[in-house]
Amino acid sequence: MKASRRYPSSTDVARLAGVSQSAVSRTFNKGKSVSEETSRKVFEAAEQLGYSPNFLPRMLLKHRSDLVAIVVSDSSNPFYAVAVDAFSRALQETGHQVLLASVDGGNALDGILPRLASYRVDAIVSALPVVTQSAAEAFARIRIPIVSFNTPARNQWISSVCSDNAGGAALVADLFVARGARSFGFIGGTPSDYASGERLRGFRERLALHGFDHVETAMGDYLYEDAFQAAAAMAERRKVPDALFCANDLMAFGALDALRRAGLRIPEDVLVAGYDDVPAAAWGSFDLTTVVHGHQAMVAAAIAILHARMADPEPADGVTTTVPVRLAERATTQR
Amino acid sequence: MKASRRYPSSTDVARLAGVSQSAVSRTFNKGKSVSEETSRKVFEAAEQLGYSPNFLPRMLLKHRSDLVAIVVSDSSNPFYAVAVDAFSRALQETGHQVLLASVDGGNALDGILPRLASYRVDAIVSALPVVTQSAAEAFARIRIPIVSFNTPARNQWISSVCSDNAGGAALVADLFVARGARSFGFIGGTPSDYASGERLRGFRERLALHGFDHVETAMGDYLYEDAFQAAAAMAERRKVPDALFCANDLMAFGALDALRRAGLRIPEDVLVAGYDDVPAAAWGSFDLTTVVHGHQAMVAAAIAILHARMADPEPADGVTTTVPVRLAERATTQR
DNA sequence: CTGAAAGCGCTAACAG
DNA sequence: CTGTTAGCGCTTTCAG
Repeated sequence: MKASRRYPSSTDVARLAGVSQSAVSRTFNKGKSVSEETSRKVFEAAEQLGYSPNFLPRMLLKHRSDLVAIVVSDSSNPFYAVAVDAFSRALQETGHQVLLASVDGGNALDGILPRLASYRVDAIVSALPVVTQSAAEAFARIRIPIVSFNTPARNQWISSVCSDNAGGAALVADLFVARGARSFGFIGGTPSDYASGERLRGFRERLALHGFDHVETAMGDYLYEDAFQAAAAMAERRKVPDALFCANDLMAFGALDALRRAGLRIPEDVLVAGYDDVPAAAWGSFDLTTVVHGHQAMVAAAIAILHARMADPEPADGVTTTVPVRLAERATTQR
Repeated sequence: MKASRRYPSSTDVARLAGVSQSAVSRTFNKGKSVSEETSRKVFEAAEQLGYSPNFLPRMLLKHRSDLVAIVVSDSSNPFYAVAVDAFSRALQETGHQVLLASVDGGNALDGILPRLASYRVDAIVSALPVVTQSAAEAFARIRIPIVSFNTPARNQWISSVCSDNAGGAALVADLFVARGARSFGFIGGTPSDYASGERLRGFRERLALHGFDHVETAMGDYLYEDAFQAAAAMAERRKVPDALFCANDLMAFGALDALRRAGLRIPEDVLVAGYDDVPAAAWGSFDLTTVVHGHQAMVAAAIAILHARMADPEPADGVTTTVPVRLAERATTQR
């Protein structure tokens, strides 16, 4: 592959404008003393050449790239698509730029880490459901601040922003009980997944407080299809509970469709709730009661941490911020 | 904001390993002659310092960053989320990395362009519905190769990959006629949008061939809500056609929900089809007949163009590649 | 206000 | 095989 065409440099502009290269640099960096006359000549020459300053040498000099990596594994969940977009916008406002990294499994972070380090990213945002011990150690060695979504902090270099998973699940439990349910089911993400575990724990504990000890559980992988299967199996075995809580909206949609196909009416026969409040939850076909994940609040919290961390070369222990949630009650729980 | 901690440099590694800096460089670039002994010492020192080579100087020297920018405006359409992900993966495989840029309006490309140029990206992928004339001129001036999705090529520097919009729409027209429809409706994206225009054109022209001259049209903005309103208005005014084609799946979902709420049965009273084949189209609630956009084929075509363009500093005129589509017939058109 | 010069961390010639 | 050297394009002293 041939080298691509050389971009014009500040030296090219300087030559054309008949000034020194440093004059060009100063013209493009506000707050520097440049005469009206010089400035005009420089901009004219720059315009003519299609010049825009090169950030790369600046990064070299300043030891900061203003690049933030976002690591994602799976874009099938609309929640992450929205979050990535919100992140990208928020970071752009503060002069940062997002380097996107897609990994295959949920735990393939270690593999991409050296690459991101080589781009000298200032920080990493992980939207991965897990941060393995080995990845955590790798971070500690490379010493790049990282903010992880819905995964607890593991060491000094890892901070995390979590939705109030257990709290949200408890709200669902309260609602189910208030609506008269007496038996309960839960369809979760992967068993190893922190967020899913917390949602189950919060659901269970609150139900126990109401005097209900059993929760029929099944596992999906946060996918529509898995939950469809799981709910269909429940219907098949006539083990459908009065109320079913799914660890995310995508799975709730799958469960809804499966239950309806099995001839059950929602909410008359079964109450259903999800988690995330993705756009589709408000659509007429689903009208799903769900826990509002509040991606804006999560992104804002993450951005705050990121900025604090990027400003401090030797940060204290990683913090875990919990973002409050609320319930959006819709048709699937309204008898 | 303080500078972030300095990453270790090859000089640091060289000092610790007791070799020259260039020896370190050679060790990390395969195909260079380094003795077993030196290599071992270097890797050891690198490991100890947590060193990974800095790509930035390399970019400076080689005049290529291996960075490709992806510009997106709206992540609410799941089609783009999936496409961005596929892109990112494909580019990573060839040693490139994605710089994500989010813009607000569909035509705010001009604004972000200088920024991307400053990062010295090798190419730009635009997932924006429009490429304005001013943006096209800006590209020509900055001379970065760009591949645009579903927007026709405008000049030497702009290539594009388009779904066979008109062809797909014609398939829908044929299907509707075969299923017995006699009156037809279309809900489009923005009027100025190329893809939407092509889909309407293909739909109209094929219907004319079948002897049907009128198409009841309404405009949404590729959004669920807009199509919901539009379809509800049709129902209100008793102007619901036998068959309704929506310019994307999201709008088809909105139309379906509105028509059902108005008491119409799908497909008995109205046939409905969409465009994209997003994952939700296959879900039980919708089971939507749709044109398979084939994002893999589009991404593959775009990647091929990208690589060709990046290899050629003075490319010929921009090419427009049309990716074939097929129909996925589901319940919404099966009487 | 302006230009000359040093240097960020690396790669690529070049001698040895 | 190895070290020395120049230089990518910029920012930043430092003299003038």
